[in-house]
Amino acid sequence: MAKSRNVYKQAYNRCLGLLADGGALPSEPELGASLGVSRTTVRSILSRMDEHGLIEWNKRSKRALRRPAADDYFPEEETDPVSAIIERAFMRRLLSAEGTPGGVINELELARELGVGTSSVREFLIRFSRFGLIEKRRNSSWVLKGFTRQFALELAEIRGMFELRSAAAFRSLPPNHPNWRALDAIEAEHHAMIARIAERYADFSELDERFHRLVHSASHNRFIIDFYDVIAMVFHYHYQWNKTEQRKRNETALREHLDYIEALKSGERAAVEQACRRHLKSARETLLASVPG
Amino acid sequence: MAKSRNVYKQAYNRCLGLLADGGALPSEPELGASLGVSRTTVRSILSRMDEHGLIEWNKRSKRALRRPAADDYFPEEETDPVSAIIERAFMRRLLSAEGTPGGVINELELARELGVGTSSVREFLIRFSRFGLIEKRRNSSWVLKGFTRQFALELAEIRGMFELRSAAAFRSLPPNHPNWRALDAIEAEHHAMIARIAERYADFSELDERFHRLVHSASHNRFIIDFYDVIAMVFHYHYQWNKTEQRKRNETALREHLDYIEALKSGERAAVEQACRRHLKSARETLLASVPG
DNA sequence: ATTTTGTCCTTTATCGTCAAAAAACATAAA
DNA sequence: TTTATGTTTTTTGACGATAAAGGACAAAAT
Repeated sequence: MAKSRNVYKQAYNRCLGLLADGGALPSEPELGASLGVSRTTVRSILSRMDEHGLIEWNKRSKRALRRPAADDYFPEEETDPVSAIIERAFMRRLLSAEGTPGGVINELELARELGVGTSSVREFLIRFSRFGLIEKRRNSSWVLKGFTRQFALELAEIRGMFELRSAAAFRSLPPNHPNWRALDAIEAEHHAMIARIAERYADFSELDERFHRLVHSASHNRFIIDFYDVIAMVFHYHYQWNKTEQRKRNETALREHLDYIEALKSGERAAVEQACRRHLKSARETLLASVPG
Repeated sequence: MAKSRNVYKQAYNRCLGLLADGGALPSEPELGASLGVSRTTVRSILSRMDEHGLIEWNKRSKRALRRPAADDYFPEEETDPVSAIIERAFMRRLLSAEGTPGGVINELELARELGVGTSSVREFLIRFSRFGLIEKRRNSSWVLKGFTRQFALELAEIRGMFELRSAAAFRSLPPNHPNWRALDAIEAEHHAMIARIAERYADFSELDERFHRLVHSASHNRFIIDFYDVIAMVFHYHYQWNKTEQRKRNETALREHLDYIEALKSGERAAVEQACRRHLKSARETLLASVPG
């Protein structure tokens, strides 16, 4: 079979948004740039919009005829690439009772269950293996190492090393480095979130990721930067299904971040290290508290 | 097409070796265990040996009829899995002039050139991406980041952090831990190699890898242990095509290892750190000296 | 002269297929 | 009762086919 049309569908949905604003659509290359897809895909989108009476498309003119309705949109689940579907299903398993260490993963079974091809599953597992949660035996199946306490400890150890090093590098950035401006912006977002914590605490994880990725970017080391993918994956899925004390936890983290940011700005070595260590410690404890065993 | 018969062929060749020693072969499960393959493969091997007049196979009796000749063996290139073939070819490109940063990698072209399927190439590239030398653009090709000076620096930075931490963990191992015995054995191998350095210097890299992997195993951290794969890959391929000063370089490293081992045995924190740092420094310099730019 | 569109070609994403290799099960020998 | 062999079933490794998405180039419009 051919590839899924998720790029087209997702871009189509986003294009409906653009349509709601302005009365006409820009040129094909411009549309492509703003939707992040090729012109080929743009033309497919325009074709469909024309057919469905959303626009009148004639060469350069793409006049809007009516406002997009709810059922003009493609359903959201169709806009995911196959790899994302597999990822979600796999993570659900991993973090449930089925994810017990030592268990084996059957490519064919997983593929059938999800209604996808075996190669897609294979490729996902290969990509996923760098997270250290599964391992391949030659000519045989994958073995689950499990989301265990031991995993959390190993993860936290590396995270600590990398974060301290990145923080130190950040502190020494020249004053005109763009990261300082980015840091200011993120600091402001922290204040805004704390001010309305009751309504906004659930948005924290996205801000958290941006903050730490900014810090890590100062390391200028691809291995450190890439390692944050592991952290992000763990946080993303783990906390998605474990929301105990979420508000309190996030509020604490927000305040720790602000201390951390202040320390970075002060430029004092000891202050940075102290604030960083404190945050790492509580992040580590939070993670460990929510891991079985 | 089906999978290549490399497991069978490689096991067959190894089985010919067993045949040269003893007059008869053991039971099927035993053979499978010693060759590291399943009984299904063992039976294929026995079948062929019977057909070719190497043994007389009747149920439990597998009597050797003649000594294996040179042309009983499968040619070595047929015993490699497809992934190994791709890896070699790809690394040759990467370290040659074609490996210039920013270049794109064409899956289809690479597959055609090597006479393998596209999925094999894809899977290889996904696996290889964790080394930080290539990067994927969505719905588009892979981009070469190149084996550059910058890469070497980033690699050396992480390596330094991990090695120091592992060495510290090793030093604190309880006296009855099996790693100490393994260390003694490796130390003896170092002395043996130094004693006949002129003939044996080329075998160093294999010993080097075993030594460092032993040290890293004391970290009990999968991320540290797995990271050594990156180092090993770099050393393996890079030095395979760059043998300048190889003997001198290896001799220096051997002596540094011995100091390092002695420090570990002494249990003194400062001594371990010093010896480790010295070795890291010279390894770093050697690597940098042989990188362009 | 630059940008836009129309057309065609290339490359990637996904799947189904088939043989190799492993694993499971049943029967027979020690 | 354990271990080995014979037989059948599952699962993996590798490939080619096909449609989606990207990219190139010339003709047309500003």
